[in-house]
Amino acid sequence: MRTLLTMTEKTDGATKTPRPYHHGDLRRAILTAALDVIAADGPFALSLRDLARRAGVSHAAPAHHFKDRTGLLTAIAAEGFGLLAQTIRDAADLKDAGVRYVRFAREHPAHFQVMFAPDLLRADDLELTTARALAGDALREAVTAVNPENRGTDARLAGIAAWSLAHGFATLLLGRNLDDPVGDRDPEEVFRTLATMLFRSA
Amino acid sequence: MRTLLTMTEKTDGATKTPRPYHHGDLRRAILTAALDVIAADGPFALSLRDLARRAGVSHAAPAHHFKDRTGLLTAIAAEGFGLLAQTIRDAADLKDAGVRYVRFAREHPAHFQVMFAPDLLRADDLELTTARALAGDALREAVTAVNPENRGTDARLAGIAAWSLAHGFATLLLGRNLDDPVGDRDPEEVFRTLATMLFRSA
DNA sequence: CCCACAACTTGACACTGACAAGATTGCCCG
DNA sequence: CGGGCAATCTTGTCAGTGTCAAGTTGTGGG
Repeated sequence: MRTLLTMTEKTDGATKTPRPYHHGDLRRAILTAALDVIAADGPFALSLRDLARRAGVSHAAPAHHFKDRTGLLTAIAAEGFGLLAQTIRDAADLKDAGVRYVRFAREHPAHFQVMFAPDLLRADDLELTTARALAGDALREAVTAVNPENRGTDARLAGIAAWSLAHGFATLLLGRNLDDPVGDRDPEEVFRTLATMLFRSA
Repeated sequence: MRTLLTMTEKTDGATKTPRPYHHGDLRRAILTAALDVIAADGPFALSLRDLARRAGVSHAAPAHHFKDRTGLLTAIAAEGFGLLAQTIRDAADLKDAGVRYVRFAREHPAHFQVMFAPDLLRADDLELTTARALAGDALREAVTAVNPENRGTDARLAGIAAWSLAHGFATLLLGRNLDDPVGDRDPEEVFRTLATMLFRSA
């Protein structure tokens, strides 16, 4: 009631009525609002009723697009894995994939957080599993395409190592655990150094 | 059912009633119950009232020991950092510290999860910050005590790398993201291989 | 044109965290 | 020994939440 029409006037043609019963793109509105809340205060602070208020709809409207709270978070995670897959796919080499992984976590912190919080997700959701598989394929491809100078190490282990390093760095970064060690240096540049430490082949 | 131990007769109570009005060690009981719930279903599934029910006390009893939900989780995180510090301190070298880090995450998944979920914690809590500082000291000590053959790399960067690798591996492990890559191999042994990949000096 | 379906609303219920005020008890100090 | 005091626990209450059920409104395809 207090937020009749905030600045949610995105792509509507007839922008006269304050609340035209049909929102137009409520699903997207709820998603972006949820991403804002999660990025600011974490997934715990997320309230479906609050999201509905922000979008200017009734408290039960979100349930029609996402069945319940878990459904909303699952949709976010699926979207995140899709974005990540696309990002990794364009990587030049494995180190670049790692850099992009870290960049993704920083640019999409809400997605990243939810993607790796399995208790919040519907594990058997189709969109989620397919998107996750896509991201996994992209990661595996980046690993196998690495310059195979280190023949002695199993490619699978190299993949685990690369993923662990990137994931740990990104996670600690988002949790503000590396503020003083990294300082004001560019995190991506720091990670590049870490990656060379892992795979120094030449 | 729940009222069988309240309204007891007015006996002396020195040797008769096992658990009268006063629980005895309610704080510990709530903590361990909370750890069970978190390990099973994550911190989101945690309900103060449910914990009170499990302990056989009234719904408002936990609030006396931990001010609120955040207070309970903060206490868990502080305890976790204390345990971690003690574990890391006993490490032989840096690789052993990493192995112990991973082992800690697997043996105390609830602690580990809460420790690195800053939105759930009271950041300025004294016990938490001191325990965290202790753990940080132990980690830093393990890093600086490493065999300094790799002169070229900054010790600080080496610390970030080691922590990132261990933390990422542990996190992915807990999130069940490494089930098929690791397979039935011992995770600690797998991590040992990763660690040697990071620091191969000879 | 109309009607079946999608989008949204209203209402209700059980549950939760948090607060306030009262009850009970261990125990310290006289 | 015993009285009071503070810690511990209870009862009661309130606003807020997720989720279900049933009704209302708009819209696009036959």
